Amino acid sequence: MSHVAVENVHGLDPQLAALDLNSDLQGVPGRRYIPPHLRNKEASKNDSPGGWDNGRSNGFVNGFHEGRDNRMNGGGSFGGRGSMRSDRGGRGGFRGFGYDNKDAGGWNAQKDTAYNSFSGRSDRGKSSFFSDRGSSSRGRYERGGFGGGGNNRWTDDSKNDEDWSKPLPPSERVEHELFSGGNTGINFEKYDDIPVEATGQNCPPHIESFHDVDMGEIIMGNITLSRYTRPTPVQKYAIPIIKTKRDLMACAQTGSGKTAAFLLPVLSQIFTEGPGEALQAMKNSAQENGKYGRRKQYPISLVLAPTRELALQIYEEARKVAYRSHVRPCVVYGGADIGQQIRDLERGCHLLVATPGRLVDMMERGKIGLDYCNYLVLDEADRMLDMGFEPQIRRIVEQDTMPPKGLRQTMMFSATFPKEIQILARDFLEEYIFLAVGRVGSTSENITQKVVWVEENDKRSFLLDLLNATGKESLTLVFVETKKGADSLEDFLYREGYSCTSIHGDRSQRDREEALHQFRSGRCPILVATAVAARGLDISNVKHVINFDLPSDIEEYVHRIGRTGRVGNLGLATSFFNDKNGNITKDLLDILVEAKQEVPSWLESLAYEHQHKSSSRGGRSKRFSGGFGARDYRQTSSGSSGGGFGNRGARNTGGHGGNRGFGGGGGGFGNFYSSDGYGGNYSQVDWWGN
DNA sequence: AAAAAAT
Repeated sequence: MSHVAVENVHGLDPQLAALDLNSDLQGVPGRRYIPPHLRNKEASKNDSPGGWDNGRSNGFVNGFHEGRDNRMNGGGSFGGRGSMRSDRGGRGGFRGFGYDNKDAGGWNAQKDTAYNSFSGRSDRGKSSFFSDRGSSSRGRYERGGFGGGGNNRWTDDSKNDEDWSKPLPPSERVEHELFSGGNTGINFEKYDDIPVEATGQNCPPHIESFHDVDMGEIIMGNITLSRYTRPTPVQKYAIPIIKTKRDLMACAQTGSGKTAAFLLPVLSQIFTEGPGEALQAMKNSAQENGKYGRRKQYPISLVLAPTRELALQIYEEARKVAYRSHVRPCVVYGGADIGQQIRDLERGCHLLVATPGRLVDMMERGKIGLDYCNYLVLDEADRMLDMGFEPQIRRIVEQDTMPPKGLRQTMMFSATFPKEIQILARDFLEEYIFLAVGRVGSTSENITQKVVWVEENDKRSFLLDLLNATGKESLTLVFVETKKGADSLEDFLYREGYSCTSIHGDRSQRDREEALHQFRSGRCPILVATAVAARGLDISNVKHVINFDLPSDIEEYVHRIGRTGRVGNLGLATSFFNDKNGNITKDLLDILVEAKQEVPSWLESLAYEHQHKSSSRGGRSKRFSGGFGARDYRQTSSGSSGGGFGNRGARNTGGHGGNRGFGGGGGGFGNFYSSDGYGGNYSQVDWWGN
């Protein structure tokens, strides 16, 4: 299967029309509070008709937030969005690599000079296509009237600041610290089989090489140091999309090279554009405090992640990409000393990686201001909702000082695309491009999935058999359902003489990081884990994932087995199944069939029984009664009707001709919607009815 | 019947 880009002329409009949200937020502009730093934009925004969040009528009592919303509300008709796009130069023009530089801003000339320094050393002579790329900018930077309103970014002061596009001197020590970790063996051939589909208006063409897009000297240097040779499929698509300042909704997992897919282009943009307003804000903040660099930090880019480990992992990656640049990455997450994190922030923070809870804390302590956060990334968005972070996320994105969508650039990543995520995408993204990256794991044949019937009492001895059959040095990840279960199983294995460790939410942050390190390094090749390790963690070389306890949720299953068979390598996943796992039977069967795996006959008949027994499964009606009901928010792909990705979500909802296949290939997209066809597991009540 | 995440 090759990569397929679908130019979707009709784009999202059918989807938007279906939202039917033209309700009650029209008008009453006078009553909305507009924060000072956004007031200037008001005028230049007036020619922008229609947002698509017109009718967000619920729960946002914060006038701050509503004020912003209202600005997006001008005309209210979706049809007008075209002009909104066109006043934002650079969005439509990528296709031919021909940017019309309509910007008249004085800073462009200066920036162009800096930018051209790349072209001398740029490969393939492509740089001439891109030499003015850096001058096309997003949002606030190019709205004509904005700079004149006394809110001038490029004051004389900042003009004289160092050029952020130029690399700082190298440091052998730092270089060694950052890049000495070995590159994990990636099977690039398998990699290229991962299908990718892009939908959305004016989607830029994907790249085949890192040199196909000019990301600047610093980035290219760090790509080399990181030993990235070719972009992964997600990167091929996401990098040009992000470089053209488009919002992005990408369905992809961490193992697909997702982190670099957003870090490279985002940092490239920051290097090109410089600190902008954030620098001045920082200085003002510092003046208030009498000391430069102290007090509140105004990161230019924010990355939100669901777990501490993932946040840390992204941060480590960011340090590599930011090496020799002016950008200082920071990370904040719970469970660690906040004082230390604050001191680290105060040394400067341009890119912040955070878990939502700790970030809210930092914001409330006045340590972080998001006023100039031009790049927002939500990583593992489905996971964050799953963990109940939605209020914090909305608090951060919508109810504070972050620039509204359209002015900032927003990128969302999610392994699945249930309706809760679609709603979040609708609220946070503007004119986004939807990227569907085939699962490296479950639905491709990279992972051999075995399901074996094991009674509860036999699990331990069965596990020992499996471990003995596995090579001593290959990494095995054993999932259990409870923290207590993790402790006792680790204890058991330890007593049986295995080098193992465990990770779960009750262990201290230190222990968790230590355990992960021991596992990664191979010192403890067996890791017993709860759900904390299921998603996002990029542990390469895991040969075998064992579901000692199956999860009750198929998405969780998919994430777990996705820890093996990473980026093209072969992997094995073994799941212990017994009569306690009835609830996952049908979904598991679907997954196995989809991934062309062997299906035990007992599983098939069980699924059949279960379906009959539970045709009106208790929770079902309750789970899906509220909200948007069964309405289908799928990303319609009118250009590829029939076998297209777009019809995915519709299957089983009746009448839409839902088609499971993605061009008949093996590495399908089926799991972006839950396999029950109802659009996801992010329901109003969970399995336990909480 | 659970795990995770701010303190």
